[in-house]
Amino acid sequence: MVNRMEWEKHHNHQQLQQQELLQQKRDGLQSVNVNGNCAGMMMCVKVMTDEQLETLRKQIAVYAVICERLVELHKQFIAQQDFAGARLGNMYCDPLIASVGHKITSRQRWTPTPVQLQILERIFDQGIGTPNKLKIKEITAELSQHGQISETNVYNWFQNRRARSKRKQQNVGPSNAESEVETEGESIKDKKTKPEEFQSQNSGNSRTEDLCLQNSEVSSELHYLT
Amino acid sequence: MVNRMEWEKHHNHQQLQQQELLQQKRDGLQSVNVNGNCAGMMMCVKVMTDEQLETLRKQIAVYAVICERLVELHKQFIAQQDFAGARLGNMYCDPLIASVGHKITSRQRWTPTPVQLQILERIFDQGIGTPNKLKIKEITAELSQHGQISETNVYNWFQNRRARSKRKQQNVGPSNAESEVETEGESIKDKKTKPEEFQSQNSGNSRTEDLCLQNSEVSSELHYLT
DNA sequence: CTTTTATGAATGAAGG
DNA sequence: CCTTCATTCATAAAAG
Repeated sequence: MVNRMEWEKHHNHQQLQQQELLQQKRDGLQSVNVNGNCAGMMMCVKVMTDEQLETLRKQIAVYAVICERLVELHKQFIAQQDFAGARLGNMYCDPLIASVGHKITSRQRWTPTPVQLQILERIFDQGIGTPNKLKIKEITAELSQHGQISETNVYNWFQNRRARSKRKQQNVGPSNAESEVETEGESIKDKKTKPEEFQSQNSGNSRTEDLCLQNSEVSSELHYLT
Repeated sequence: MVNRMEWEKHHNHQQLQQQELLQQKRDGLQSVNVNGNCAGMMMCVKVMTDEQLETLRKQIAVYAVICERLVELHKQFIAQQDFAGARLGNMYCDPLIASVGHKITSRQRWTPTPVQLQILERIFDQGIGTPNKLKIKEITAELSQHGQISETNVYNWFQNRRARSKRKQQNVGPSNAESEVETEGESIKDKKTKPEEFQSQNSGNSRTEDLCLQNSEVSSELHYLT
């Protein structure tokens, strides 16, 4: 388990890295024209010195490292959430925590913790849209391990989830077919800020996983570049 | 236009983006020896085509984006973890809603045109505070002649309009000049919500800021490289 | 450019 | 199940 202090430390580390990174921005690669008029032929290519090349590699590598670190941290954090989850429930506040967050904050409205939400979403995607009494009880029992929750909450959640899911579908088909004509040039920054599908079909998808890049992926990038 | 705000989830964006990122071809730069034996001299430099150069830049930019996303994620989770920032922690774990790139493709929220607003206002004043499905459709149809709009937009607009109108009314009595962001009163609006209601909210978040890596840092990198 | 405000949207809950 | 409401989040627009 990672406590808050450790987090701060990690963060500082990263801050440092970021700075380093910023300092590198100066001498990226530059285009140079080379006239190699040999045999009457003229070459015009981008040339980069070993130094520049190295700089570039460093730059990329730094990003790779940062990404790895962030992913790592995030994982730790996720793990910690299971412990912390209970604190997000309504009207419950661990006295231990109270010392940190002096405000005994409680809500009048239940808010699922990430973990709970993840589980709920998974169950929902599993298809069985029929949460009968028994099922509700089961789910509630499971979720209560990750935070304050009641059967009513679960019931409501499924009701709302279904209703809204349905409405979504409905709204997609008809009316505006104006689907995104933006067609950005850069595929990188092309972030399609608008959603386009109603609900994720992926059943195995969990918040923690879809959360993004896996370490391995980032690593591979790194390896390739270095 | 990127308007298309039905009841869709945001989490899916992220997933999509990640895939895109992962698809980035990785034919980074390669070292090529060029023998420009002109005047008896031998050159041995690294050469890269425009394409390769572009690829490299993209690669770096991709990392920048990834970092930004991760940073955003961390903010979310930090907020959730910290009780002082519980207000932010209320977030349902839907990170990176519109995180990066405010430049292009930024429109993620419908904004009524003056004409539309005027019409909406007029309808609202007409008294019929009951925008049923059919009504919504009609209105939407009419408004769509004056700009991009969806039924959801109309629906939301009326919802919000009514709610805020009501709040305003009841806010006349007390000397509270706060427009709507207060919520910390003791028992001002005890309608019938629940007997167990007691809310305390900390308006000062700002906890998120001291977090660490600033987006701006990463962003600057991105801009430089692209 | 940063802070504040106005408001579109998301969502838990209640009513029918 | 569906509709409606209340509350809160996030962001476009406005203010500083």
